[in-house]
Amino acid sequence: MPKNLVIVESPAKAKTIEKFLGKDYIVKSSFGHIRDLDKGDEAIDVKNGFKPNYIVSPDKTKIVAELKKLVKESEMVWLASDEDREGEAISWHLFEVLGLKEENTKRIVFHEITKPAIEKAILNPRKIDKDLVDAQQARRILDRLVGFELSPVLWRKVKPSLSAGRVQSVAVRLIVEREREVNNHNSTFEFRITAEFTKKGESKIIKAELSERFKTEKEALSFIELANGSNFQITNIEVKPSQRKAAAPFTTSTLQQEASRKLGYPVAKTMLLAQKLYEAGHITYMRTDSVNLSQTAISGAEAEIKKAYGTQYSMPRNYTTKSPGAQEAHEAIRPTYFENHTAGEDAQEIRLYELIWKRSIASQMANAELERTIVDINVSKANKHLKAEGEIIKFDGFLKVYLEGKDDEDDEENSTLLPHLSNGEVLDLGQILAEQKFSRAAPRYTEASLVKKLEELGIGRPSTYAPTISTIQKRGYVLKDNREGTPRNFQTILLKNNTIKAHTATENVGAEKSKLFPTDIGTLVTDFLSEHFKNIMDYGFTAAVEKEFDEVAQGLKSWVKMIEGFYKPFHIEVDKTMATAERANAERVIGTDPETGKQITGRIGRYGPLVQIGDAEDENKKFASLRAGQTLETITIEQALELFKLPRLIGSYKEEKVTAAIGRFGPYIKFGSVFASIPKDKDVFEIGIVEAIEIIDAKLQAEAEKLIKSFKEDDTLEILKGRWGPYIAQGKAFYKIPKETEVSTLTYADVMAIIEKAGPAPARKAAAKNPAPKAKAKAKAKAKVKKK
DNA sequence: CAGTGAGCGAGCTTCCGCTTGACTT
Repeated sequence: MPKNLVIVESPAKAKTIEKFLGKDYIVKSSFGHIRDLDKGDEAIDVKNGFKPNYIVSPDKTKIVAELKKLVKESEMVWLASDEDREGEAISWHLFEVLGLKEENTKRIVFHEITKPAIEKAILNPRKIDKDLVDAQQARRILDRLVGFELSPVLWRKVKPSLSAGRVQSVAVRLIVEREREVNNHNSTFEFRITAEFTKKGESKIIKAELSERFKTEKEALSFIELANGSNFQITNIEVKPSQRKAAAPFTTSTLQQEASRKLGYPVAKTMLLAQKLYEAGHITYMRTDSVNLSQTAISGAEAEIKKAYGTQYSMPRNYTTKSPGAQEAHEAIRPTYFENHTAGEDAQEIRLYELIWKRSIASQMANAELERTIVDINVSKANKHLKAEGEIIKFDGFLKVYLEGKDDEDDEENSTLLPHLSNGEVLDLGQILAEQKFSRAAPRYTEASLVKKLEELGIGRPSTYAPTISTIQKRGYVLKDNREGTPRNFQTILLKNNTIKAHTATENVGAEKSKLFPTDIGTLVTDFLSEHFKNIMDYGFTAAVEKEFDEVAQGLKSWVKMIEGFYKPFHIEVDKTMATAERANAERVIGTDPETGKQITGRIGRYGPLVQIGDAEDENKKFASLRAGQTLETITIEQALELFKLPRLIGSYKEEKVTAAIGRFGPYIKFGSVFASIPKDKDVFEIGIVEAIEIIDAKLQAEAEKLIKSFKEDDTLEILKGRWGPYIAQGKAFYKIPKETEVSTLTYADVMAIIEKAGPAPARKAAAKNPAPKAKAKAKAKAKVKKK
């Protein structure tokens, strides 16, 4: 039995390190944190110095038992969790839970998984840094207090099951405020002048632009009129050398952004694929905030670049991390072996690997050398000059493999090559175009651009970016959605062949793809929290508490004092809000019903946003739900009135009425007792009887095909066809059928055997029967008494 | 599973960060 037990956080890391250390060491993983605050409200004894009650997480009991056994058999335990706040706390919890002794416990750290780094770490052990652990406890406790005191306020004042937290609430706020910016944006316009020239006797087009923009069509026209009949002489040529530098290697955040821009992956997808590449040993750890590369990596990249591209392309260097709150426990994300230009199991993994490979290699490549040429072309009669810009690449450097993407798509690259031109030369005019250009609102966030913003604010960590984005969508605060856009006219004036023509053209405005939109509930919760808990919702709140955590980590402040300082005023606000705040339902008067003269209001009801004709006392008041994409803040009286036209009678089929309406799951058609969803490409207000019948027939057919088999022994038991193939349904419980089973020949006994083997029905919502609800209720009642 | 638009009584919901599987109607 090896004498040394090393504990790291990740099993993949454990495997690698074990190879480096040899037979005297056994390396195991803790799978992250093994202990956390207990579940309920009593996990923190607020009255007693915020004493935390930690329990071993249920899914970690097996790991802990195994580690305990190994500890007994070892002479020395090496705690090798990450060198950051969370990692230090993991080591401390291990120390406590495993009952370790100081004399045979060593704490070691390394920032990169390389043999020299591990060996060096083993030679330089230290003790657990309790100050750093305390900073983590403060972080953990503050987050729990904020989350578990704010959420119940929302349950009471807004809606049950909602949630609030230091990270998620601010993430939602960003999206809500951006949406308001977009909706309040007043589009202004200018006229932009572009021109096309040719050199005498040549056909290559030289593009030029006037740096000045005109406010009105009249001004644009008068310029064009002056241009007509002007000559176009080059009055200045400026040649400037310039350089471009490669971007730093990937962190979690930049990987998510780039994979979103270049490959179109949502952040969760990127992380899943990266995890697979990591587990297969192709890349280094994918949750990191550091752009640092190990010496091994830098020399590996150098060798590969020299071999593949030549010595002149190599430029070894390291980058420094700029993001606030970075803890730099790991390396940047990079390939483990630079000589592997490709890796991965499937097309998606391969594309992500290639992106990581290119970015990492490029970061160690030479700068690109460019030459930028700016040519002034005088418009003789207007006394203004147009500028033509050209860029040539003298030496491509890192651009040979990689160029970072941009969030702003219409940031046009006019880095074209110019023909040889000389000062004083007169050019031939092809055309001059004046175009009306409208200003654009700030862009809505994508998942990845939200991550970028959160990172800039120092909010959230590499391991939580993807889960945070999923949480705010799951809670119904935010919706990832597309918008079709609407047509808008714009004016153009074209000068060509000495004639001037004005023309009205059309462009599509406001189309969006996979952008984050706030829902009404997201907006309402943000407004409510901003009103009552201004400091928590402040974009600088995390940065401010992080500063205090740092003081705790440096031993300058006790964590209890720090938490006390935060909690006292916070808790007073919570109590005050509970006692005095009005119930929030985002009520807004939209207008009056032209038919009855009654008021039409919008608000959030039990089942979501709705519009209502008549007030609460009105006996004939009517309700209608908002449709997907509509919000209480922006709905107009016309749109609201439209909603009351449902349910709508379409016609009849087989002597039954066919109606269309919008339900909880969107627009549907009802035929007798049959409900069928209306597909997205059809409009619930427009759909006709022919299309409706098609949908009904399809639904009836699907229903008929759904039942594969039933059993006379048990009429609640059926084999049904579902989205993922056949499955067994017994009442409300569902069971998977093992693959390769010939379903049609299954007998009652076979089915019962499958159910038996599957064990008790998987715990669905209905199965939330608590074995001892009374005991729990009593405990709660007791706690309430105590508080009073 | 769908048409509603409450809330006294009863119990539940919820946070952020570290890690992987298990599992999906």
